[in-house]
Amino acid sequence: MASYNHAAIEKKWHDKWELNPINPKTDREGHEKEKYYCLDMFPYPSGNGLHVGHWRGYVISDVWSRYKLLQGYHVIHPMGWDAFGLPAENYAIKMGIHPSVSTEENIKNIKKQIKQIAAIYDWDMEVNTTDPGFYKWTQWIFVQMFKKGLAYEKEFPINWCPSCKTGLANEEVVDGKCERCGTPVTKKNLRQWMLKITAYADRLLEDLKTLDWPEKVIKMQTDWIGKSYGAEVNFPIDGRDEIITVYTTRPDTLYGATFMVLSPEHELSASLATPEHKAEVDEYILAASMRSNVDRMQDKEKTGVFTGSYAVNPLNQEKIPIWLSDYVLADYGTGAIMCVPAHDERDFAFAKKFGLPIVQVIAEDPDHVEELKEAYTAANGVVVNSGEWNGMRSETLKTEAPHIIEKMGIGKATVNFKLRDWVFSRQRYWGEPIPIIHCPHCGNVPVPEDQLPLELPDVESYEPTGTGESPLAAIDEWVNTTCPVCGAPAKRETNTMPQWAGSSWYFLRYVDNHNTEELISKEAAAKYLPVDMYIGGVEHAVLHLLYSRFYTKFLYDIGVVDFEEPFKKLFNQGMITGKNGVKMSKSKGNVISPDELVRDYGCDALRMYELFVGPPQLDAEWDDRGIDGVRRFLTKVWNLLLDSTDGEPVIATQEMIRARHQLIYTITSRLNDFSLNTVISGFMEYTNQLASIAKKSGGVDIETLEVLSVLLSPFAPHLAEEMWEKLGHDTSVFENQWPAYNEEAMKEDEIKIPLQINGKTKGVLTIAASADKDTILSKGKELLGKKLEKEPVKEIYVPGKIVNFVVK
RNA sequence: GCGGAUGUGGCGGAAUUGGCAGACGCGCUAGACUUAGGAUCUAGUGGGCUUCCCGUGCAGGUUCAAAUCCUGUCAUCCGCACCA
Repeated sequence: MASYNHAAIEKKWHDKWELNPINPKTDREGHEKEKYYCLDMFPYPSGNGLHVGHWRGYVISDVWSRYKLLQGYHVIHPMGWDAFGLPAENYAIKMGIHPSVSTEENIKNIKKQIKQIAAIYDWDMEVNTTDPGFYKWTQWIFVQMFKKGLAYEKEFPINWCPSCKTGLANEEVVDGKCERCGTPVTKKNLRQWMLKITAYADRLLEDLKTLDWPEKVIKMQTDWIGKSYGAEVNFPIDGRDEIITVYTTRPDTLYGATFMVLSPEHELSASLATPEHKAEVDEYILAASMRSNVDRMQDKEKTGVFTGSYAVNPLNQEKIPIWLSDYVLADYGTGAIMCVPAHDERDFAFAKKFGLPIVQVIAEDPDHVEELKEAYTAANGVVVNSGEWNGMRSETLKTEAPHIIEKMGIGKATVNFKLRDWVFSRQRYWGEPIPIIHCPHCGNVPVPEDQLPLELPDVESYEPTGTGESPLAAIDEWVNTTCPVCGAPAKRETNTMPQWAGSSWYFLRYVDNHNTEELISKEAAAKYLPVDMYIGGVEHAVLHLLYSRFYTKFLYDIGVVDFEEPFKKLFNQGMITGKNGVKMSKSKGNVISPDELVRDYGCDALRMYELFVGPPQLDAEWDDRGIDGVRRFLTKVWNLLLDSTDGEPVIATQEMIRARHQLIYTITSRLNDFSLNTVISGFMEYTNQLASIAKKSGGVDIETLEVLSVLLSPFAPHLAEEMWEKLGHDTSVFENQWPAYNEEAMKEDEIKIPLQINGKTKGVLTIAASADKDTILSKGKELLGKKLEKEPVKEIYVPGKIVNFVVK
């Protein structure tokens, strides 16, 4: 008996599929099939190669793709390379090898590793973000945004990573540290290119409702966008002409404002200091500017300084002191707040610390207002101490106040977002050059579209200058150009785009990747997009996924695509970790490479084990030993095949037919629930059952094996093809339709009903499935016999499920 | 501090959504076959004082019946972190 030789079987089918891909656009009659677009988050081609964690996501997406294929779809399942970015550049700095060379090398290696997965990627669709034919369109999108006023230059203190020596978007600052390298982020005043993602804030928020995405990701994006309703209120400054506008979500508490706090960076902060407070104020502003974000965030205790100036509450004309404190953020709202210590925790803490008055304006019971021990932040209660507003419900006033204020002419109703515009320029080499020319006469002029791509020139040193200039600035012959509008000498923009630029739209390009005239043709966009299923890690919950949504909406607005959301369904697979949940990393030395496992156990075994380790959406600790189990399973399937095809065909028994339909049901429903780990255990259970049936009958029938091979094909494609061939077919197993089950055929003749006394199981009754309630109850009593000491006071029977006798 | 997820044998995890807790697999134990075993096969494997009882982080509750629902609480992980 030939044993299961994974190496030979897998090599054979690998080569066949290479020649004859199994994912046709049309069905056997030549009719065009409906498309299903199943997308992986494309990898950065790092020099470290793949580990078993990368495999997991790709296996999940491939299983799903093959399942869709068997359901009759034409599956769009592409792969590409997100190849711009810092590691290649840092490698270049260290080794003097051009990033394009090391990138190409890495892609070659990773592609080889990815091919080991045997996924049905369509390599004709491959894209690479560093390919000029690709980044031509990355630049083109930027030019369109520029033309629409969505890309603009701005000089202001940006997030600066002193290690990467580059500016960062807000989204890239995690806990005050650089998302890439973990270095604490500082502020630096620099001219930057910005993308006005805030113009899309409302749509980005609103359309989240339409997405079939994990709750968690929707929540994270919702919070990131951070929409709030409130009012801007104008406070005149006592004795001066300027006014200070504050933003508040609680205009209903306006009468309770007893002081005001400005952020140290507020434009009026320095000038508000009266002579006797000047020194202290200047010192505070300077100190705040020196501190990093991390530092500021670690403060528990509030700090602050009094300016000596007063603002006037526009409602009651009361003078309130103006303070500065760094708990007020310069770039949220107006950078200034009115403080109502009675009804805001932070204001309360500040007032307590600096001895400022506290006036309660909302009370649960207006007749018994006692001194507050802590801020009363709930907006439910009766308004007090508030002039003409007294007696109103604060719930009502909260929504009406903005309009009242607006009518009074002291402010206006406003909506605010946490979302900031996107710092889009990087002072680095290995990215798409920003296609803008600075002309002394015409200002910023985009590179004419027929001159795109604006190719990245070679440089002598990749090292960032650290002064805020990109290495490109050192290439005079590239920098110096002429203005496309007036022809005068002009200079090129030397900043490059962030890595997100290419990844924000790459999924559009796969389906029309050779198009030199358009980013994507209208036909291809309409036919293949949007993405039906997007699979990847949760680490991109805000960054990549938010940017991609923004890009898609913009491309919708300029008529490139006809949909507003790129990814209909999102699945986040959990991370594979090393022992004790430690993230796999080269530095920790706990990286498990798939290469040896594929060699020793086979691709099919590793694919199935990747799914069997645990629920796909949860993290899982890798344990090499477990793969033996799936390997044994595959061997059992193989032996079953050999036993059954070794001689006279076995006639199907009722038991085999029933088991077959039950299997189809089990696998299909678990697959639809994305419960891939239990799909595998379902197969194992079934195979154990079949093995014992086969022992009695000398094998199982052909149809059972055929169904098994089709069901198994998304998971263990090589073995499935081999089985299908051994069963006498010269077609591919993937030309089948996903099998259907028959409810009738699944039904057992006999059922087992647990018998309980007071909810504790005391026996199991095996009885004909057709038996009625009375029969079951009396047979049950009979079976329990002496255990049922007294006549039950109550008899519970849930059809097909359980019997419970309740005794006193 | 706020929000979310998770908590079940020695381990990874099942449990048709309120109906036999521990499927399936790893590991372990014993046996068989072997010159050999990190191969294969067979049997066993939650705990205990074993006709019975106890067991799903902990404490209560609802129910004929709870891992599942409710109340409270603890632990771990993740996200946000002065957003006015």
